[in-house]
Amino acid sequence: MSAARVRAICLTGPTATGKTDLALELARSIPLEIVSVDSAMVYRGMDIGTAKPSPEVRAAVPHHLIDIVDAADTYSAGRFLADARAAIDAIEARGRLPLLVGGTLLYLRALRRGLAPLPEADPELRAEIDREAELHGWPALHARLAAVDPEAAARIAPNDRQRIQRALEVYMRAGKPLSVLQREAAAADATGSVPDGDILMLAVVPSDRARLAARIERRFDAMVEAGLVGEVESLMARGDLAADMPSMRAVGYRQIWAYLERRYDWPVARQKAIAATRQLAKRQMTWLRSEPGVETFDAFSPGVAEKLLERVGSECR
RNA sequence: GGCCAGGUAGCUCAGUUGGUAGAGCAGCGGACUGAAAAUCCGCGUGUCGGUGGUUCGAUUCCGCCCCUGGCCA
Repeated sequence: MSAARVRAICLTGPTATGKTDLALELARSIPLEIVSVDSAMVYRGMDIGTAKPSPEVRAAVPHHLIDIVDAADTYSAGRFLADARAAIDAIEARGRLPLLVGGTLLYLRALRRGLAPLPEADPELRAEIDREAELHGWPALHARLAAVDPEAAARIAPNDRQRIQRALEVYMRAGKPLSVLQREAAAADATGSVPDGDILMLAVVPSDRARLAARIERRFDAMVEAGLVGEVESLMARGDLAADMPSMRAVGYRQIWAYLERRYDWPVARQKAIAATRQLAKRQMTWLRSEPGVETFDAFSPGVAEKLLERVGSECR
């Protein structure tokens, strides 16, 4: 095998479409290492609910960016960009092909388009902004943002707390509006993006939504069967985790946490967890439709693995 | 069998002093720059249980029937 025409392959798609298994199929015939693109698998102790590959699988095929942070910590798109670039470089240095696998589309976009150099999250500042919002409401903070960064405010909805908070945070920490910093970085080509064409973008998307829904339901029940409630229970028992942390907001974990706090009874928690997973898949599909340069394959057609292998193989000789 | 309460969107319900109806959830579409499995924006999808009557007009009022739950037999 001579040099690949691309530096890396990416296999993405909505949750519960079999990305992990397909990646392992590819690994059987191509010397590759997997780079997870998943904002939940980064957390240690969250195994069942994130459908993390087993230790056996990970022993057979090297996986990166899984179990790299504590559940009390906060990972981010910025850290992903740096970590993924480092992982790709390291895998290349070993003479193997990096295979990016996962459905966190923001992370993929960060990798493909880069991120402006911006201040990192500041928990204290965020707490302060939260207190202000408690007092005056998010639309008031949105108005405050409009005064210092009209451009950002124009594209952020008055109730979008997460983005209003981030934009205010950036302004206060950097002393410059978010929109200005982003424009400057793009103009200076200082975003750390991986050049177009370096990554072959492949996606598995279900042609039949009902079938995906059925798989999601079955998978949730299987996770519960495998001990998901106990997993959440022991995370809760640590005592230093809270329902509003990024890790515990993950689909499944959030609803089971509420169940353990007796805010939902079991049938409700189960239904809500399954619905939240469907909604996640839907948002991933929406994102995928607008992501340029992605070749899609029908997730549930019998020959997907072969088709993907053929497509990847054509880039590797 | 009698009495009572119900039967309205996929689900839970609101409502119409008679002019064919609206919330939440689910669903569908969209946005997305260090929390993204997050956060947010938009969209109502309906024999108003059936049937007959009164009426210009009935989901609404009346009769009968069917179904569900409760109480009494």
